[in-house]
Amino acid sequence: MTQSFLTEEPQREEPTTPASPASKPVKLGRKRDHTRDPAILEAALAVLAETGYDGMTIDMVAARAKAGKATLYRRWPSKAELVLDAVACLKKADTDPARLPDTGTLRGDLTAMIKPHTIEDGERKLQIMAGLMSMLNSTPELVDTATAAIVDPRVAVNRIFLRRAVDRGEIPSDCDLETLALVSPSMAAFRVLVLKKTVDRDFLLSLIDGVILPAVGLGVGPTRRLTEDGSTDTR
Amino acid sequence: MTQSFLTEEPQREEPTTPASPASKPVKLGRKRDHTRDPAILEAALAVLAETGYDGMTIDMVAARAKAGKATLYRRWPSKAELVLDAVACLKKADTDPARLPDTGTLRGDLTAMIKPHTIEDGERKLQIMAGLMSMLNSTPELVDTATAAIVDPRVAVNRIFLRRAVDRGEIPSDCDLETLALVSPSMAAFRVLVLKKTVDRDFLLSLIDGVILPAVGLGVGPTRRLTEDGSTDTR
DNA sequence: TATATACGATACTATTGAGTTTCGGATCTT
DNA sequence: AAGATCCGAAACTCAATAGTATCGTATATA
Repeated sequence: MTQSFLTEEPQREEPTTPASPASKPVKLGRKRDHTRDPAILEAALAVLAETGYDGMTIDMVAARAKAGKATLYRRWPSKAELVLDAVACLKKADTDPARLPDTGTLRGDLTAMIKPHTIEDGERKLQIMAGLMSMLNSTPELVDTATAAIVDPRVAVNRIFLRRAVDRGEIPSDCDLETLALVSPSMAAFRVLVLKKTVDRDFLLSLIDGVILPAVGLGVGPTRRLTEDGSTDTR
Repeated sequence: MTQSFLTEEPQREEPTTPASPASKPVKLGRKRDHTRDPAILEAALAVLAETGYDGMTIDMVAARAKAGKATLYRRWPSKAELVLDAVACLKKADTDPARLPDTGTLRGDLTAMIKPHTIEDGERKLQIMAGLMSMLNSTPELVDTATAAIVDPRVAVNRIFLRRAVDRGEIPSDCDLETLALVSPSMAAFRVLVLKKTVDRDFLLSLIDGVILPAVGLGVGPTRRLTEDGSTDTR
């Protein structure tokens, strides 16, 4: 089970034709309304982000989705599977190189990703990740699922920007691109998950100008430098 | 309540002198055996690291410490307070500059910290941190406690090494030392908490040689890019 | 229209675990 | 010695919740 819309058995090929001589278990009665799946999964993610996996109850999710508890259990066999499916169905950030910013400089590309919407989306996903933490040990496959949905896309974007910079000769080709692409996702996650601070523009700029760009040999331009002791927070 | 040994009311100043005319509540009977506190806190940390806060039960801790459940509740009012105290009493890594390696180079200092014992200790603390994750939202003060016990010492060590390198002129003084000191603690934590991978020597070296040193203008190893690149550099 | 199934709501069952109490025995003060 | 308090062990209370079952209603097939 990976995608919620595929949790049911594959559609009967011709549900309208009854003319089957042999064993053809045609479904009778009201059909399951799969148009509600996204709302339920969305509710699960919201509760997950707010209360964490252990604090989350099925009743909370059902109430938030305005659905009955039994409906949830008709579609997912357990709380764990529901959460797993919700994470798997999380819409990934766009990593299509064609739709990514391409400003001609590494710094331009990296800072172009600092947009309110992007920051909000990232924060929300990290809150979801925080809610998943207690589940990661008991559900090993969740590590891959969550990584694929939340971490990998961010890393992929950074990798693209770095590779472009190498290709255009802006930075040397012997940089450790893989490790560098992990820097900001790791440090942003750490900041949200452990430090419980927000990931704001200043923090992201301090990563770009204080770590990434210097590490590829691009000293920071005329401006920049974060005031001692980190950026604004608010926890 | 911060240190386990201080959880009890401050010692009666003269418990042996009964000659008090007014209200002097002298304690009678068997004394609480505080020599067992460390074993109990140690058991709590072990269970915490293994099962996480939600999976951890008081009975597990009592059993592991070979103590009675009631004994634990005589000393700590709740599961949460026990855990909080256990984390607060975690022995911090040594950050005394006098006992830190001082090899004369930044890379020497940083790699000198890569020792089996140091790695093991760090891994254990990160497992404890992982176990605390689900508690961080409901217990805000735990953020500071855990940060002080687990994160801050590591950051402090890196800060010392970086500052030394500045002082000896090895690296420029306008580096963002605060952000750089956070890199390896953040990325190691992320690797353990989210990726569920181990923090091994290779990973730590890739942080040092792929991120930290390049970011302060020290290409890795004896040879490195900037020299043959023509222009002096640009750092 | 008759039948089968999904729906939301709600009651129910069974388990788990935090925190309390009780007990026989040990250790302290006086 | 006597009384108070600690100890580990184990029984107990009580609230929360995952998962199931039931109900009246809505919607599908035949």
